[in-house]
Amino acid sequence: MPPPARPTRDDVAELAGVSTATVSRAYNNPESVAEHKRSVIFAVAKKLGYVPDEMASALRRGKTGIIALLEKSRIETASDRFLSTLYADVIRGLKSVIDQSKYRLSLITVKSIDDIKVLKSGKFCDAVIAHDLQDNEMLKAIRALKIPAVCAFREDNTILPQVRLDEEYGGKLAAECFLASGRTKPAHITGQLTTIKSCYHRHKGFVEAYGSPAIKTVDGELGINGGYESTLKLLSDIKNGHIDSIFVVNDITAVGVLQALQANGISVPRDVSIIAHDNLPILDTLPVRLTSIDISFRKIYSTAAKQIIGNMENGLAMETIVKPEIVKGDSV
Amino acid sequence: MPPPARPTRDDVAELAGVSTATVSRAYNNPESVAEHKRSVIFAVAKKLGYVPDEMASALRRGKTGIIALLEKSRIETASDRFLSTLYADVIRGLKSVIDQSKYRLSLITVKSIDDIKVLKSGKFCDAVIAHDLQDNEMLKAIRALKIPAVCAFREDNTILPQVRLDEEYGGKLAAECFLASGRTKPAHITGQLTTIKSCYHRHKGFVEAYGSPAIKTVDGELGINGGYESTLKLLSDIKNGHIDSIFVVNDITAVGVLQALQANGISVPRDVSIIAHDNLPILDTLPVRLTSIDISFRKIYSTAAKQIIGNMENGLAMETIVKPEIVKGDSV
DNA sequence: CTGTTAGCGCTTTCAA
DNA sequence: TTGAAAGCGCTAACAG
Repeated sequence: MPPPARPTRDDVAELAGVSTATVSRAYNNPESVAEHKRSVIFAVAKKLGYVPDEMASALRRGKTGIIALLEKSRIETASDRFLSTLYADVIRGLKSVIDQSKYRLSLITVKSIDDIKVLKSGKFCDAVIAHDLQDNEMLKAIRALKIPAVCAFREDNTILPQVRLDEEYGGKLAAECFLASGRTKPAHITGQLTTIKSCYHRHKGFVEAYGSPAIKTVDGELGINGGYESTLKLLSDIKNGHIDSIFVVNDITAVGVLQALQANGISVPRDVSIIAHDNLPILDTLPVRLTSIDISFRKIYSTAAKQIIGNMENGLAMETIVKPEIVKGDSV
Repeated sequence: MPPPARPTRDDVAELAGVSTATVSRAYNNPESVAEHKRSVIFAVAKKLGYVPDEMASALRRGKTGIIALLEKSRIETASDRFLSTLYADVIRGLKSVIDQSKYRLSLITVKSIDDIKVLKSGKFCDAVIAHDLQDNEMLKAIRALKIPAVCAFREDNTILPQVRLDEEYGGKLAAECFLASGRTKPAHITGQLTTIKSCYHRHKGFVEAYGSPAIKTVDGELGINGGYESTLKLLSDIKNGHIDSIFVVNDITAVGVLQALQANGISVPRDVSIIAHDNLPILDTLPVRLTSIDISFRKIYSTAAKQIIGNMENGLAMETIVKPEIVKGDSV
């Protein structure tokens, strides 16, 4: 006896005593098949180990069933290293939704506009999630595919529907947290305030929540050293009691802030409260667990997945805004 | 005029004045087509925007062209969080090779053995890379698929071909580095020495490189606190000058080691040299940049990808051992 | 080197 | 509710 060939729809149909079309319907439109036939079909399928061939149905339907995460090939940059730690969240967010659906996730690297154009004619995927694609020409090429697409983790764009973080809300959460703990003399440490939109919005949300625009803001360098230096500028005010709380635009910079405070004998949260932003794993390694605003890539990308599936099935292409959450530590 | 339908092989064949089979050959076996016809075919294809339909060829060939990264769905654990930071390297390693090939990468979550069985009959993929799958039953189910498979990042197994790290070599590198810098009184801080194989092998490699088995080893708790506590036990020996170098089994634990040394006024590397293991991003946040053994998931997974492609094309299923590299910091 | 031909396994009208 | 029939777009013998 030859090794049993992979069973096909025909085998199941014959054994179940129905037509091949009925087997197909049992899978794709169960309600249209009589209850008793359906159960026979599935029983036979199970016995035979039959599973519909994805490629054949894809060809016939003209749909691949694949959602692609599009990423640009890139040389490592500093911001890349920062993103790396969150990459697992990107994938988990996507998977949490896609695994529950009939779709599958494929990872595609695009080096050029041509790599994008090919996607549609080559039938590589039914829909696209653009991850950290900063290039407007690429976004336009994606739009030109005329397949469902969303863009996540990118500064505001008007080319593709997007899922993005409410950056102002993060600043507001920080302000509210300080206020709730009785801190009323806030400062803000940031960098590239006017050029990086997220910095701008975090600052804006923070300041607006207080209603007074005169909040002491240090617009220095981002990063550990930058945080250290910026903190030195606030030192006397902290010692005077003119500042009792600092919102730092991101965790990395906050590491430097913490180092500077420690080096100068200032205790957190006794002398000054700190709230950081991003809630990166790096916080686990600090002597004080910082309160931080979680940007939750998980949520952004699970939302993106939901949105793209909704788009494929209902045709709605909208923009979604995800609100960050505050994760409390011991620094307030 | 209706919107131009997606061009097919037939359109290209007609316009190029050749048969459809020749068009197909031009793509799949270019050498078998006369040079001049080939160029006409590609020119026409370009003009028409023709790209071969992946699904149709997959069906016809009986191959999907997809390599799947299989992961178990999991609740977050501590080791998971550790792995998370390296997940981007896993994907980059895979992509660096797969993007250069004709294959594509798909991410599949397996919740149960059944999810694995379905892979073959459903034609979801041609080959499988098992990522951090610790369950032997699952590995066996993968083997039963009889498709090319490799297993990466897992303790030694005999079920599937694997790509794994030479853990002993890491220990050896640390020893050699200490010796090269004139340090001759080593100690080792580890944990679960007998239960975790990687700990066992790192220790073994370290000790063997010295040739003397009497190296002071603290088998304490892993993690930041564990590293702190273990270091306290070595404190007097360090102060006495009986220990001039410490190899720490992983970076996280080394963070605690560093904290304990600092708290006790011991300078790195002046009083004692430190080498850690894993080379995680977390090292960037420490006051002293530690020398560390890079486990390079990137390399492990790019190797895994190469191996699986080799397996598909040449049918060789072998085991590969990847050697870690030492990344020098300022701690030796 | 090239053309003809026979499907891969499935879905979806259409008609019953 | 079901079955018959017509392909989806491509590849791989085979014969020339």
